[in-house]
Amino acid sequence: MEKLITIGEAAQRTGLSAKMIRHYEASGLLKCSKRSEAGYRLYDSQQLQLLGVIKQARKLGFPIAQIQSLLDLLQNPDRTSREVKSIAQHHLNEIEHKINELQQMRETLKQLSDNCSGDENANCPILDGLCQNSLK
Amino acid sequence: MEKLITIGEAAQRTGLSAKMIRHYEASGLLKCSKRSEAGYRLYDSQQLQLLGVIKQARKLGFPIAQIQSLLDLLQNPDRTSREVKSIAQHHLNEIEHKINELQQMRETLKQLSDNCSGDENANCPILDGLCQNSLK
DNA sequence: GTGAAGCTTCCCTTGATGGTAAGGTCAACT
DNA sequence: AGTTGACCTTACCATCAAGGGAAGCTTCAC
Repeated sequence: MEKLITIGEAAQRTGLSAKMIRHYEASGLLKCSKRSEAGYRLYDSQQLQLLGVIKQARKLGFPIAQIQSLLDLLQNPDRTSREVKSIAQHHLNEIEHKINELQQMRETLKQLSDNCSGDENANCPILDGLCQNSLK
Repeated sequence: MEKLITIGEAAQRTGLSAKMIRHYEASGLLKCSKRSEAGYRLYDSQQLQLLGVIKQARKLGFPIAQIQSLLDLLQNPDRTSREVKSIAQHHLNEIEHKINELQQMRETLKQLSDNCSGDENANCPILDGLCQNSLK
């Protein structure tokens, strides 16, 4: 007889919020196995495990759609690690792309900021930089 | 007599979309100076300039609220470069924070991915990593 | 048996952007 | 003069992950 827990306890154990657990369910990630007579969501230990996976995957920035795929693979004994790695690689590329964009911003912004005295003077290289119009 | 242009031309000249120019107006960033008899937005060259500033600032990732402040300072002769630099620094901190988060994700993900053979085998260190539950 | 805490669903907000729809306007070509 | 096509208007909906809050039901402890 499996011990079943409510959404609040599942939230505590996983570090997710009850709100988000419901949200993930609405997004199709993970239904609770059972409802109590009163309609309360009840989770068994395997589902708690899966909620933990969702938590970890979100921590790594995987979008919900990809977590969906990861959960499917996790529960599919016929999976190949190739499929899993492919998803991870794709996400890794996204992350690196975002890092590049942000680093680009940082460098430009840092240059402008470094040239700005930051004193009482109205003259400001940062504003000058923003005004340099690339108007067509 | 100032030459006035429509939103479509302003969009072309700035590289913004007409959609976003309207959105920025609705957000309180920049009203057009005039409307034609038919209700078309009309922009003068100074406003085109300001739209260019918005474009550049968005390119650097400034959120709308901060662009609002920057536009205010730009048009305020009593500004100090200290005020401008403060906004820029704040945004720079945000950017660096995001970069750090992403780099953290990248490293964790890369480690998992590097340990994964990516072949026909069902055994997968990436899934294992996601399953390592920090359940309380 | 009452009150507090926990659960339910439903709707709204964020932030920047895009899509689409329904309708008015303008200019150019026929 | 009329039609066509490009451009403009507003208004609503969607995205993505997360949270806020309301209104109402349930459970538990005292």
